[in-house]
Amino acid sequence: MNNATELDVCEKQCLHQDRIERVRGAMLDDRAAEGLAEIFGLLGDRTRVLILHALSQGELCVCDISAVLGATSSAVSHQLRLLRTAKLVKARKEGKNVFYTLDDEHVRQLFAQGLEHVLER
Amino acid sequence: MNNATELDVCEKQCLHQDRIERVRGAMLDDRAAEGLAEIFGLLGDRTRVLILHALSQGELCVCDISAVLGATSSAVSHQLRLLRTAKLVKARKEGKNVFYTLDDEHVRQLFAQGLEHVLER
DNA sequence: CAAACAAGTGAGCACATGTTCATATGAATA
DNA sequence: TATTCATATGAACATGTGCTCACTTGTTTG
Repeated sequence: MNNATELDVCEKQCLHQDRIERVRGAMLDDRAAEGLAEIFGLLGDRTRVLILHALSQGELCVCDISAVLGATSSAVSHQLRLLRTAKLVKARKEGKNVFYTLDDEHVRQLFAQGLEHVLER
Repeated sequence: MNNATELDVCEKQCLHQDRIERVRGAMLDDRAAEGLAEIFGLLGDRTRVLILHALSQGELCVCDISAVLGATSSAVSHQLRLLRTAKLVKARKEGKNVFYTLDDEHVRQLFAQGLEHVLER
């Protein structure tokens, strides 16, 4: 009766009870799973990919980004809010402009690794 | 008239023309952007995160996975199809069972790196 | 101060996505 | 062969998501 091993252990006789127990014990806790899904989900959109890639080359303001992508600044702003909230980018205000940069080296690395994966097939 | 630098270069006088040109030149091509978004999007779902993490600990059949997650095997099967199509997992048939494993070391690395990112805040 | 402008935001809409349910397929077994 | 079971799949439905449009905010500049 230790580790939630008998709650909904399905009625099916699908074998591998040992594996199930083992994997269950090492299962990702829900916070981590949600967190991972959130980060990856944020990276999982064409527009945001392009924004992040653009920012990986240096600081840009909203207007620049929308010009580069050929998107409306409203759309870009909406996306930037998501990225900002998730701390993937950070903002610096200067007069009328707000300049964005990648928030953290992790993002850059994740991005680079994903790119490597994509290019390799 | 080289690199799509004057098509829709917005009428706004938002400055930074130099940066825009530079970033545009180095912009991710559409295939890469789509590919990246697809991979990351696939990782961007709680259920699939849990599936992949379970598989990172070894081979499991659909039934095992659904037992571990507490999800229906139908739901799991649907997700596995997506992961299989994107070559993130691969399947091995043995009798009535189909055993799944991570397809490639990249996935494991991406996953690990994402996890690191999440745990570090 | 008023006009111009960059950026942010809420509502609404079209479309994507994850789940369930019913059913199909295909292999093992009685 | 008929049944049982693991897996797969299509349709339907509910929810999530990204965009546009209209508008607001806040800053610069005429």
